[in-house]
Amino acid sequence: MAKEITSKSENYSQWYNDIVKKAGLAEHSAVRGCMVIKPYGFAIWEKMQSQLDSMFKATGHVNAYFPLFIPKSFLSKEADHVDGFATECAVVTHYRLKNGEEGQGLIVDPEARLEEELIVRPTSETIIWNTYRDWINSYRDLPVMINQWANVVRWEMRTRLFLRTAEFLWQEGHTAHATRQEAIDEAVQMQKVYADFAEEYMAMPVIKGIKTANERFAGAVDTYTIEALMQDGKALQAGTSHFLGQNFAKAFDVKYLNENNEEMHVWATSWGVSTRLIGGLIMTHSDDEGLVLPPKLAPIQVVIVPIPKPKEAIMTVANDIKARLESKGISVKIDDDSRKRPGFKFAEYEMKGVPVRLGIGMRDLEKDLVEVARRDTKEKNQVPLADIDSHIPQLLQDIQENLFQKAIQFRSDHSSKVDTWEDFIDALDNKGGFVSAHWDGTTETEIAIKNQSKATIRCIPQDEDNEKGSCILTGKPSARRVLFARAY
RNA sequence: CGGGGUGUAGCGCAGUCCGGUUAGCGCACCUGCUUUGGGAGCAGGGGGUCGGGAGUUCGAAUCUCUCCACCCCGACCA
Repeated sequence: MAKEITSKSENYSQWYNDIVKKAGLAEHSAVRGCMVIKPYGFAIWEKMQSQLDSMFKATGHVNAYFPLFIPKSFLSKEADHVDGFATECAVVTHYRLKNGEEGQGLIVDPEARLEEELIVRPTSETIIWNTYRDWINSYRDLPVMINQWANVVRWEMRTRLFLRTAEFLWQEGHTAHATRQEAIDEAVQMQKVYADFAEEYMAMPVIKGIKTANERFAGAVDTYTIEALMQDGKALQAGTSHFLGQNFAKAFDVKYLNENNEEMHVWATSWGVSTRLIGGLIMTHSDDEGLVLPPKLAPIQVVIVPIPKPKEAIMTVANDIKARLESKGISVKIDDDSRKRPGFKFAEYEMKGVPVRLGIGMRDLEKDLVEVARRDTKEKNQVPLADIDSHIPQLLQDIQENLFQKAIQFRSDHSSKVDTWEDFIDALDNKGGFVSAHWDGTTETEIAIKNQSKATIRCIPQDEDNEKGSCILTGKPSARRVLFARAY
């Protein structure tokens, strides 16, 4: 009725937008390309943040904060880096407004022009490495293992809620190391942290791989990625971890003295995930009834709906269940709004993706039963009141696992291995998903394939064998298969 | 930046082609009564610079010009 959403099959991107809006996650703001993240959407982000943050700390990182603004000259110090970001930067040129002539209203005061323009950070490598120069003198100062939670701005031509917004929230880790190997190990470690988070918490299976030269981060030597598959068959880059070599150390002159009193450039990494993960979460699990959330990231894990409406006998039981579940670390909401009818609430919490719903009515209570409904499969069961304590934690685990298994199944149903151009196009058009194929290793061929198929090389998988073959486009020798997909 | 579309109440829309009373409908909101195990019913009520500006006209949501914003599809990107 009031909250129907477009079906996935009818119009996938409309379905996606409907979910974001109707589940109360976010909405477009008055500013082009920028969104308002609403409380329920932000609650999901907070759960992601707190989990990731503890994983970062467990791997030896600490948090800090660097400025929003970057002097223009900083950005241009690393050549590849400028090329990558120059075309999408917001630039601050003035620091004051004033009242204009009659009828003009507020205008930018032309006398308040900045000596040097400031860039609103699209990423913070430059300002951070400029700072690290002063922090690092000796091998004893290394490694530096810092993360920051921040907002960044990239002036994208076309934006989509969570997936690509002009301003977005993320974390960016920036580490400095004495040796090349230590930095590589760090980059790989953080890629693993991201993969573990995606799979264990988001229930979103990912493939770990390395980006081709063409797809790698501007300024990186190697970009390690995790790639996920969405329900429309398109791939989503869910997180990246970069081995930066000595590029930024050289650009910003960051050197240390080693044990032998020799001056060396520092080795670097950077790594980040963003609010885009929320978009990935939505597109991995949700259905035509609305959002589906994995229990580990659901702001509300269990909702209790008194049926048909709150009354003392029901509320006593509901409060008791709530207290018992909360003591096990489960978040519970009792919807005691007596103005809304149960059917309305059922639909509402399905839209919001609450994993488990408990319905308690007098009819059930007479038999000491509670109705337990799970969001992922829509199953409903009568469970004895006395068993709730043990049943719910197990059920939440089952849901978490079921979502992950379903996503894995979907990915394997939508993955292909092909050896000819015809099969390649056929797989992309009819099956979507990841297509494993041979490629001759050149950027020219990669771009040609992209132009002809709209598919990009998502990654060179790290955990696959080195089967030799010939390129699907050029027929030239190929050292190994790579993973193609159409992507977000 | 190219193509398509939309701007009318908090939200979703009709009305615009072919100008004409007081601009309408659904949801939401307020009041009351009846309801209440899958999105309640009835009655009453409040809420509008019709995206902005200029023009044509006795008269403009409607026609003309112009500007703006947003959405969708592409190219670019996390």
